[in-house]
Amino acid sequence: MDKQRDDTIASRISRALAERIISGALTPGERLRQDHIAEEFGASHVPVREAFRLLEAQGLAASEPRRGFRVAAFDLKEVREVAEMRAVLEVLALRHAIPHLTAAILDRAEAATAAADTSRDVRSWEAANRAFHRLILEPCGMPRLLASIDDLHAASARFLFSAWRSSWEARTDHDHRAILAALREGRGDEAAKILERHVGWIGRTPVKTAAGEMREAFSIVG
Amino acid sequence: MDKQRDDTIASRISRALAERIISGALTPGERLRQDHIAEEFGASHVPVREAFRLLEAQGLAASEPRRGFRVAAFDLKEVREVAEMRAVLEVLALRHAIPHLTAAILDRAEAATAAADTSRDVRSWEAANRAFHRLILEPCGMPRLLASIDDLHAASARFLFSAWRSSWEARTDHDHRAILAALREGRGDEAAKILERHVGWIGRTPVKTAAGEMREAFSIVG
DNA sequence: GGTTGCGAAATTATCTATAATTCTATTTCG
DNA sequence: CGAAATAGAATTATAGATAATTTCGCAACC
Repeated sequence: MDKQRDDTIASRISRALAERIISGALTPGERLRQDHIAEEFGASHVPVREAFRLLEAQGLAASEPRRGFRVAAFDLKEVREVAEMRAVLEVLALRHAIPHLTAAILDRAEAATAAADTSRDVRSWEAANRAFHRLILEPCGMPRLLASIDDLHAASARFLFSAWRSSWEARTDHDHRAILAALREGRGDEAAKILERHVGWIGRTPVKTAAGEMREAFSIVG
Repeated sequence: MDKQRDDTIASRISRALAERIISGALTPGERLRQDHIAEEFGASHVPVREAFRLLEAQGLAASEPRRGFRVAAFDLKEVREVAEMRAVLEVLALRHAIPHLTAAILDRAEAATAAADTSRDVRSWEAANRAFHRLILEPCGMPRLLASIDDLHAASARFLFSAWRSSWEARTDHDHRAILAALREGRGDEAAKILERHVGWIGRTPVKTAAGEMREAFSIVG
């Protein structure tokens, strides 16, 4: 009841809902009824509406005028779209970040990769993976570009969680290590090339559901 | 008083304010006082707040919690940022649009270029230029990507108008014609390369003000 | 005498509560 | 069986209350 400094009710609701949408607790296409959400958060529906607009800007919710908001739906086409946008934007960010990269930053990025490799569940893997990308891109110093990339990462995470809801096995991320090696040795173009392929790769893979059945799901690498 | 179909008061106010911000009628850093704006539009302040949030999503306004909204400021650094983001995203869109481009679309794009070349003022040049880009990119069928590009175009227009407020001279856009020629002859890679350079180029040029003095301003090509 | 710090008033953003318009779904009648 | 009308529910807008910030003035100190 004390974090009111620069923290409005609308943004708090927005973060809570974003968390639920990304994690899959709120399913794509589901209606967002402002009265119910307002009641749940003990607030009125005006800040809830503002939260919806914030989510809309991140591409997590969609507004249908006079008909309310829904959780944004997505299909394989949009997964591809997000991956390709991330690929070109992250390459752009990396190119500008390279002159400002320090050994300390690369060490922290390596630690993030190590954390991802030993993750026991999707959530912690995603957090570590996102930290890796953030670390090597942030020095570009382009706030608008970084904000766009963050939004795309949120969308990516949503797709990821929708596929690997239950099972997860650790694996070593060779791309991340190759990117770091190239960066350490001053081969920036090669690092950018690996990053572009790494982020842009999308495929379909068979996934075992909780019921033991096999189904197709999106496969996202990084 | 009849365009109420899918048109909420908030979005109408948002469009009106976006127009003013882009045209320069509202200057960067200026405070947006919701009560005054609400009174001007004969509405209450809640839809005005929503309009602010929409502008924020487009990068035209910035929110300072508990301190209200301001018209987004910008400097040469951000002009560069927007131009480079546009360059990589438009190239991505063009690559996906190429398979779906028809002769009819290219003809309409050529007409848009012709309209730009004969424009007598910045406003109509910008509208024609934007139409050209929209026409050749829209067939990519990637809604999220196109929405991002639209927002970046709005920002670009803002920068453009801030430079060429008064004087304007028509000139032939050779880049547009080269892009069209390459597309017609199936040389997609070359078209993409020209587009990337065309959009990404940013410089400073001396500009004659209304008072007859010379000052530096942003120079944006396309 | 000028500057700095404190305090109160006014302005402004934010939230709650209430009313009106619109969409959806169900039911009834042709 | 289909279409229209009505009832219910939810979004959208208005008005009023609350809390925070800024601004202005006064006093004290350098």
